[in-house]
Amino acid sequence: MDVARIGRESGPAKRTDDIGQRRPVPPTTVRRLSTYYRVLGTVQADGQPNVSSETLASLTGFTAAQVRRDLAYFGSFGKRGVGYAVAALRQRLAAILGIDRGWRIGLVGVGNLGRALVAYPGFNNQGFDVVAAFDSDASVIGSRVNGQFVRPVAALENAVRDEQIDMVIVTVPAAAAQQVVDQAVAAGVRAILNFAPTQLRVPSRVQLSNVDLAVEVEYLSYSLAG
Amino acid sequence: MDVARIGRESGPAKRTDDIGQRRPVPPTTVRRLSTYYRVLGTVQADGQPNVSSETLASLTGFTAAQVRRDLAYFGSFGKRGVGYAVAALRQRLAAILGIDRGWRIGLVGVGNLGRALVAYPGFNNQGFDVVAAFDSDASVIGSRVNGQFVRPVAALENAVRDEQIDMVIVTVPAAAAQQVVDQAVAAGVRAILNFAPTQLRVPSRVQLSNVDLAVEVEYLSYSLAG
DNA sequence: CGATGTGAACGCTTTCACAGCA
DNA sequence: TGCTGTGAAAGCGTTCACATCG
Repeated sequence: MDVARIGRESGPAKRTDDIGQRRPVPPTTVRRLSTYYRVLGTVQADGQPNVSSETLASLTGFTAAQVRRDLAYFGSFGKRGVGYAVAALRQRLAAILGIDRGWRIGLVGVGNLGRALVAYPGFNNQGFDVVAAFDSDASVIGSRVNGQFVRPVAALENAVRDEQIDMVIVTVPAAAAQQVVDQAVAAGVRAILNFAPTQLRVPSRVQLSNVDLAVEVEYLSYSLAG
Repeated sequence: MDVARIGRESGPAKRTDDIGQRRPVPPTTVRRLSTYYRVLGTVQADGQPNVSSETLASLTGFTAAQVRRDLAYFGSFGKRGVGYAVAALRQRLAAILGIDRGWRIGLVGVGNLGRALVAYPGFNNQGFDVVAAFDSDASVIGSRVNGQFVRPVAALENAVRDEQIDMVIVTVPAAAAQQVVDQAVAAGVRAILNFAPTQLRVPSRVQLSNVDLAVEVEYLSYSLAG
């Protein structure tokens, strides 16, 4: 299936767009947009000017009807008999997803997972700028990640406030996660992406997403065991 | 929300259990079982003999009705007026998820992400034994991961066949993923967990799950941009 | 003609609300 | 009495099927 999702985010998923009443966009649709954006990159690299919903379906593993429905939530970008203009659609998706804004990201926890995320295709130089990194391990502090010196976690709160950090990615051990989040929230962060396998509490004005890397392996295990 | 899921797995999610007709278990339920299993560990460490659905709800972020419905798919483990016996329920969940079987895992791609996964709580010594690791980078081959020497990717096919590897975790660059998967499939692997941001093709007898780490950040970005 | 955009039907999940049992 | 287990209802998301239009 897809990625493993866990827990509960805060805040609604509603959204209205430019003109007129727009139906509420399902969270599942938003997650698929991310994939459309990625595969459009490869289609664009191939030099194709247009794609059909059928092609996008086979490239993503979704259905053609899903593709058309998903895109139609945001307007009518397609030409009947032709398909979607690749470059224009990709640009539009970037705007919808907000990944054309250069969000300022703080990374807390610079272990293997933190470093892997920064290097993951689609993270850096893709609308997300990791502008600060923090860790509690003295042997890591002072080293560099994405060109940034790693600072002690104690510096997080002031950094979020002073350096306009929009989003914090938490890749610390579960036991340390709530404390990290409390500091980030106190300093006014707007969104948190949590990889620690623990349930975090944040005020409703802060967007929270959880990723539990164990969920998908266990899902596969269940499938095999069945 | 939860983990980012992408693409499409192969194979059905059906499952019947011991005696009698059992309703089909929703995939969403299976993914939540994973979380129940985890939080039951902390409840057990606290020495609580029983938990209510209400408590499990607040520990996971799901609703009490969801908890009861999810568990009821597999039988009646609860005592009315009391709740669920923590240790027994946890053990039962391990059996249902199949994480009490010591699946033999092969890790292909020993970069930061691969190393992070092996170290992630709930991976190793939790029903998953990483018994072999592979990489194409000569500077990594011969180093150790989880006590195993890293071997060249060319050794994958024979290893899967000769060492009864059940599942392969793919953390190689997107461009190399399909080739790795083809080898694993040819050698008879039963399940694949893919972290490369690309759509893989496998025969329907092979279980495939995809995790795209970019999906959840982009979902948060969308929420902020809204 | 060909592929989009979309009502309407369908099926899957969640939620409600309470009967039933320890 | 308290909390589970579960019919029934409600809510979402997907799929179908086709009118529509470039």
